[in-house]
Parts: sequence; structure tokens; C-alpha cells
Amino acid sequence: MSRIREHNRELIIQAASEIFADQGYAATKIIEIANRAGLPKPNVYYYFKSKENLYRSVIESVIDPLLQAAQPFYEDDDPATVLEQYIIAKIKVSQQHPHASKVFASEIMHGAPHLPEDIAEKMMEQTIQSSNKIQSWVDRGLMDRVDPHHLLFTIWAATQTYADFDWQISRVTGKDNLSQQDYDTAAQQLTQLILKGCGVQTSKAAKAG
Amino acid sequence: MSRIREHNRELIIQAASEIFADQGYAATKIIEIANRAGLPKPNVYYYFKSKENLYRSVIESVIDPLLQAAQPFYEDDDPATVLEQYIIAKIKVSQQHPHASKVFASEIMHGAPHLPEDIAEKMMEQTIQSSNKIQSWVDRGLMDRVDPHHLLFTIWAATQTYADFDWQISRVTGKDNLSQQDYDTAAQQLTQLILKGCGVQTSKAAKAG
DNA sequence: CGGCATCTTAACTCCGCGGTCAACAATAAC
DNA sequence: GTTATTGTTGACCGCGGAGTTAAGATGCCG
Repeated sequence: MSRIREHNRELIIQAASEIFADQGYAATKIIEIANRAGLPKPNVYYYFKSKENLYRSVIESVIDPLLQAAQPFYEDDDPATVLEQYIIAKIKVSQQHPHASKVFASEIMHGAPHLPEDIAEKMMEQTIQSSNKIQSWVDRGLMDRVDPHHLLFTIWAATQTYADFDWQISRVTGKDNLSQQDYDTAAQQLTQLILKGCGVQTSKAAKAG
Repeated sequence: MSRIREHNRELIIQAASEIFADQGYAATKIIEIANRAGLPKPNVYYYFKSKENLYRSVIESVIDPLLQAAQPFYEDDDPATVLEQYIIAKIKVSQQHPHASKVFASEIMHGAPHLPEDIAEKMMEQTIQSSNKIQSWVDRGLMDRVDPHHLLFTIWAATQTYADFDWQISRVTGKDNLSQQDYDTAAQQLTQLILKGCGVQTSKAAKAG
């Protein structure tokens, strides 16, 4: 893989992720992507054979941050710690990968017609693990008797909303872009809401001991 | 407006809202809408002059339930009552108007390019009213010092997710469609989460007295 | 330099979909 | 009945965007 190839593929994927996020798959024109990348249209076809292929490359290029966010569930067993870290990680994804988040959201809203099955499975696997862990906390009396699935749905929705519905959020807050402080506030308030709302025993002792 | 006209317009709008929700604006073909409505394509153009016009009609046909959901904020002043009723109403919209919800979500995700400004303003107005009310509860010590905007974002996201991301929810829960019971559980758990999580004084006394 | 691979570009094809039209059928008005 | 209005239909047009091609430019080895 030559330097030029690598470089141009990156340019194109970056441009594509922005435009796919902005307009959705069907409304996106290859020439727009080419223009944003500063390249002629046939180059896009030279490096990626088709629009669909490019789209899949975009999705694949951004899976990692999305999957990484679930790490806290594998690294600890204290509900307060895990849930807090998970929420922070999720909001960070929305903040740092807004395009990726939107492409994914749009994809899932329309029934995930392009999502490779192995990726869908990986995410499903993570979900099962996370649910089981939450259930175990419930069983051990470390938090209220919540339904793990509904809890996850709420966390996903509340964290992703900062990327997916940024237009709405801009309008309501009156800011074109949220500041670091805004994201911190969001994460902190949501953490508080979830922990307190689920009656999580915030036992730092459990971690220290 | 003749009977036939009224009837066919309804058929088309119903079909259109399903397909727009399913595929998004750009990916939707008029002939698909016509087929689902059981009419030839030119009829769609006879009753609605253009695709864009039809799309706007779809949006307008479903504004009411969306706006109605905010009623609880105007009918009461007890935080526990209002928030509970609001969450129930919002989830009911997701349950009863899944297509409408999706069309709106998709529209907003892409920067609301087709949303009539007067509708956007109405929603903005509601948001301001709701925020102010929440702020007044905070000021009166009826709940924790939460940021009203972030609280609303969370409620919106968590309630809409049951319509917008139904594919994901189906996969995780293993059910093609959620039952009435599932929606009730979701509403009840989310209410509990929000009320407890925001330290809302659940004073039925305030209402009775 | 020469010779090979990689990259770039303008000009092109193809086709699907938004939108139209003109003739026809059905209904309503009298 | 006659006429006017409304509704239906198949065949059509034009555009714009996905994808192609073939020639030329550029880099990359000796």
C-alpha cells in the first residue's frame, strides 16, 4: 500500500463520514465527497469500488471507538464505578466522533441494512455481557431491581443524543457547539441521575477494599 | 373537498409516513408509496404536487400528537406528577406513532432541512416553558439542582428511543414487537429513574392540599 | 535515462426516479 | 338525458447521479 494510496483513502473516508453523517446514505452524492476531499470523482471509485463499499469502509473505520466505550464493564465490578465510567466514555464518543455516531444512528434507525453481521454480533455480545453484569448487581442487592435492558436503552439514548440530535441541542442551548464544560456537565448530571435513580450503593470502600 | 379526495389523501399519507420512516426521505421512491397505498403513481402527484410537498404533509399530519405530549407541563405544577405524566405521554407517542417519531427524528438528525419554521418555533416555545417550570421547581427546592436542558434531553432521548431505534430494541429483547406490558415497564422504570434521580419530592400532599 | 506501476482526469454511458401529459372513466349537477 | 368537474391511467420526458473508460501524468525502480 503506497503512501499516496493510504493518504487519499484517509482523506476520502474522512470526507465521506462527514457527509454521510450529515445527509444520510441515499442523499449523499459521491461528487460531494470528492469535492470535500479535494479530489476528482473517479478517484473515489479508484480507491473504493462503489458507494456501498465506501460506506461500509466508513462504518468499519469507526467501529473501534464505539466498541471501546464498553470497556468499563470488563474492567471493574463496582456498579458506581462502571456506570460512571461507561457514561463518561459514551459521551466522549459523542463528542469526539460525532460523525461516526450519526452514521451509526441513522443506520440503525433504518434497520441496519448495511451493517455487517459480524459487527452486529459483536455489539450484541457486549450487550449481553453488560446486561448480565447489571443483573448480577441487582441480584447482589447493590442497586434497585431495574430491568438491565431498559437501563441500557436509557444510557445509550441519553449519551448518543448529544451527537445524533446536535441540531436540536444547538437550538435549545443557543450555542453552535457545546463546550468541554457542557459535555462535562452532561456526563456528570447523567451519572448522578442514573446512580441515584437506580439506588446504586456508591461504595468506594468496595473498590478500595 | 370530495370524499374520494379526502380518503385517498389519507391512504397516501399513511403509506408515505411508513415508508419515509423506514427508509428516509431521499431513499423513498414515490412509486413505493403508491404501491403501498394501492394507487397508481400519478395519483400521488395528483393529490400532492411533489415529493417534498407530500413529505411536508406527512410531517404536518403528525405534529399534533408530538406537541400534545407536553400538555402535562401546562396542567399541573407538581414535579412528580408532571414528569411522570410527561414521560408516560412521550412513551405513548413512541408506541402509537412510531412512524411519525422516526420521520421527525430523521429530520432533526439531518438538521431539519424540511421542517417548517413555525413548527420549529412552536416546539422551541414549549421547550422554554418546560425548562422554566423545571427551573422554578429547582429554585423552590422541590428537586435537585439539575440543569433543565440536560434533563429534557435525557427524557426526550430515552422516550423516543423506543420508536427510533426499534430495530436495536428488537434485537436486544428478542421480540419483534414490544408488548403493552413492555411499554408500561419502560415508562414506569424511566419515571422512577428520573424522579428518584432528581430527588423529586413526591409529595402527593402538595396536590391534595 | 528507460520501463513499469500507480495515480489522475475529462468525457462518456446508463438507468432509475421525479415529474408530466393527454386521453379516458366516473361522478355530480342540472 | 347533457354537461362540467373530478378522478384515473399508461405512456412518456429529462435530469442527475452511479459507475466506466481510455488516455495521459506522475511517481518509483534500475
